[in-house]
Amino acid sequence: MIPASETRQNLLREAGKLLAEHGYQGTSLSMIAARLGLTKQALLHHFKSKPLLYGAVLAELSEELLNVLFAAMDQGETPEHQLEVFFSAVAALGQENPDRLRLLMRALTEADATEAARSNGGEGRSLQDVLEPLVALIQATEAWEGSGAGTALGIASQLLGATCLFPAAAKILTAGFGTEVVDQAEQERCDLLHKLVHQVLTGMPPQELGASPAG
Amino acid sequence: MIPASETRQNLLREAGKLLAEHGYQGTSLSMIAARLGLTKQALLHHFKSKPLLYGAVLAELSEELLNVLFAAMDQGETPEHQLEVFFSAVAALGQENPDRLRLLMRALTEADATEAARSNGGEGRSLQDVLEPLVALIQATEAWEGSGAGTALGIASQLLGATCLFPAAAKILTAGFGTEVVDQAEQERCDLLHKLVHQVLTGMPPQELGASPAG
DNA sequence: CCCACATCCTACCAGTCGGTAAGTGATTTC
DNA sequence: GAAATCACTTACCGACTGGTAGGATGTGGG
Repeated sequence: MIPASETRQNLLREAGKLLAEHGYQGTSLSMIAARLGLTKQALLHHFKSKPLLYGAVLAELSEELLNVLFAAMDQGETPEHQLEVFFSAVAALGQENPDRLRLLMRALTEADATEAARSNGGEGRSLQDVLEPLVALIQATEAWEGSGAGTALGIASQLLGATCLFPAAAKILTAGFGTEVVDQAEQERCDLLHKLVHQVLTGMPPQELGASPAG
Repeated sequence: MIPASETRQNLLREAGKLLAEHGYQGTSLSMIAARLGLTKQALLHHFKSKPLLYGAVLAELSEELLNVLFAAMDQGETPEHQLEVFFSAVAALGQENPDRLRLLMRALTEADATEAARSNGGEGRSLQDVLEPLVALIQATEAWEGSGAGTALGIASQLLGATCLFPAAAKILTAGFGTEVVDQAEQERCDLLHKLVHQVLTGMPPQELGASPAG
């Protein structure tokens, strides 16, 4: 008899992958269960409904991102540096596991599903628990201190979008540009993103270039 | 008797809105047709299948974006300036009509649907027709000239992500942060984005700080 | 040893999906 | 003025959806 916790974890993992790839509406319960050789009813035994399953998947993702954020806040000194570390870590996370960032994009975009997951008695973390400290961290930087939460939220959206779109769109881009071009982009992605984040947060180009255009 | 062209245009418009909001899998043919008081079979009379309808919607979107890109290329002088104008125009487009940017995000993210739309004998423009000149334009800038298409594609993805995520996520952000905060973010979005694009392309802060641009 | 429980199954449900077939009434064409 | 065409309808199809009911097969405690 396979212990419930193991099956649950396996289901969460496979559900995460499939939801990232096909979205909430495009992923059926039987599709997820079949990945582990189970029936859809076995899945419903562990997660009472589809919205609750989605809620559990999002809670796991949120927890993961929150850990990355806290780790970055421990590591960096200034808020700027902490944010740079955070976005670099998220970008790196997308390198080994692009599904997670695709899932993040889905969760931010598919309002109906995310809403249903939360309203249906969701437990555990939510994406909001990640976004709020992230916005607060942006408001703590020199460039944005004193600005409203809306401004900081706008910055957060831009940086998240810059970080997550490529992994989410990689499949389509590959179909259009070919594997070689996309692979090159993937390799340089983290580096390019770090430069972007640094520039946005500090208003000056990355250190490596000796040129100092900023006044 | 309502002329076919008019009904077709109405269907495309409503389909675009619903597809932007609920995604390909989350939007049923009857849902679209019902918006105009028609039956799903009337829709299938104008568009032979769901993938073909989606293809037509994406073709219209691609045409729209391509017009924005060409207009920007006519207006700006340097490639950097042309890109700035383009992204500002796209951001502004999202202000009056956020559905279009949500749809763009969907199209870039939902690989299955976009693929099906193209393979199913799609006519007209595709997103690839927009991305290719966009990538070429980035390769024509001083900062990225000589770099490979992959690098330019990475930059394009980042800038597009920064431009489009907020409109696509606005609904969920409103649920989490409230209308006031999101409204403020929406108002400052275009301005913030312009600064980001300028910094990424030229490596220096926006002109308003008195810094002198490239020599 | 037996009972309670957990895990997973088969069988089934109403509802919806995309799509086909055939027909109706208006408009145009020859 | 008959025929063809157009826009659109009702009626229907098989496949699949999320979800329920009840049973089979194990496992652990008293």
